[in-house]
Amino acid sequence: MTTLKYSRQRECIRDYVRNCHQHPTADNVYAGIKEEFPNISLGTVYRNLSLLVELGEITKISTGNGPDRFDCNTRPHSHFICTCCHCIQDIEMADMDYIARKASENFDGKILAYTTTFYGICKNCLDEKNLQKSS
Amino acid sequence: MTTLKYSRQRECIRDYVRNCHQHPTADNVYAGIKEEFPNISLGTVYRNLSLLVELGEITKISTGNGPDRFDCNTRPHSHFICTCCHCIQDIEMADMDYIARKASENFDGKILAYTTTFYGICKNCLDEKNLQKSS
DNA sequence: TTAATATCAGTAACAATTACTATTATTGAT
DNA sequence: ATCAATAATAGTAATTGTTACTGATATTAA
Repeated sequence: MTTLKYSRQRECIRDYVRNCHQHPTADNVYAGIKEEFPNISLGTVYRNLSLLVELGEITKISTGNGPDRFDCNTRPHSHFICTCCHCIQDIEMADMDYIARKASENFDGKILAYTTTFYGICKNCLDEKNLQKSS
Repeated sequence: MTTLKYSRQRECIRDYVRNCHQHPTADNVYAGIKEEFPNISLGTVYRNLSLLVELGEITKISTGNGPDRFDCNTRPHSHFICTCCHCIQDIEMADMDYIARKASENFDGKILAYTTTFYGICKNCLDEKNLQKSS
C-alpha cells in the first residue's frame, strides 16, 4: 500500500472537474489548468483523473465513441448524450434500482453495478430545429 | 449516395457475427474468418463491421475498457459484463420502455434510445468461488 | 534538515481504429 | 460476353486516446 501524498496539480485537477459541469475530457482538463500550471503534462492529468476515480471523488463516463469524460457528480445517476451536438447531460431518475431489480429477476449472475446511457436530441438542438419533444 | 456493392468478405463477416454468440471483437472476427480469407485485411473487417452496424444488421457494444464488441442480436436488450472473467452476456428486460418513459418525465430533450450495462460476477465465476448470488 | 518516496514533466510506447493507395471485384449497360 | 464505372479490397501508414517509463522535483514525517 502506497500512501498518498499531497500535490497541487491533483488539487487543481479535482477542483477543475468539481466546478466544470460539462463533463470534461482529459484534454479539456489539461487545457483548463494550463493557465495555473503552464507546463503540466497530459500524463499527469490522466494519472490524477484515474486516481480521483479510484478514490471515488469523481466518476468516469465512457461515451462509446470519442474520449472518456469525467463527472463531479458521484451520486448514482444516468447520462444523456445528444446525437446531434454530442453534449452530455445528467439525468436523475426517480427509481434507479428498479432496473437492477428487474434485470436480476431472470439472470443468474450477481449484479453489482450498472450504468444507463440515453441517446437522443437535447433541448437546444430541438429548439434550433423547431422540433417538439413529442413528435 | 454511394450504392452498395456485394462482397464475399462482407457476407462472411456478417455470417460470422450472426453465428457467434460470444460478442466478438473486431480481432476475433478477423481471426475467425482468416480460414476462409487467409489474407483479408483487418481494415476490411473494421470497415465492414461498421457498415453492418449502419445497416442495422448487427450492433456495436462499447465495453468501457478494451475493444468494442459486436452483437448479432439487434433487438433492444442489455448487457452484463463480468468484472471477473470479462465475459459479456445478454440480459433481456421485461419492460424496456418503462425506463425511457420514466427518464423522460424530468428531462426536456427527446430520448430516442438507451442502453444499460450491468457489471458484476457471472454464474460461472460465482460457482468457481462457491459464492451465492445473494450474499 | 534530512532521508524516504510519491509525484512530476517530458517523452516514448501502446492498443484500437481509421485513412490512404494502388489493385481487384462487382455491376449495369452495351 | 465485353466493357467502362466504381465499390471494395489488401496492405500499410497515420491517428487517437491512453498508459508506461525515467530522471528530476516536491512533500512528508522523523
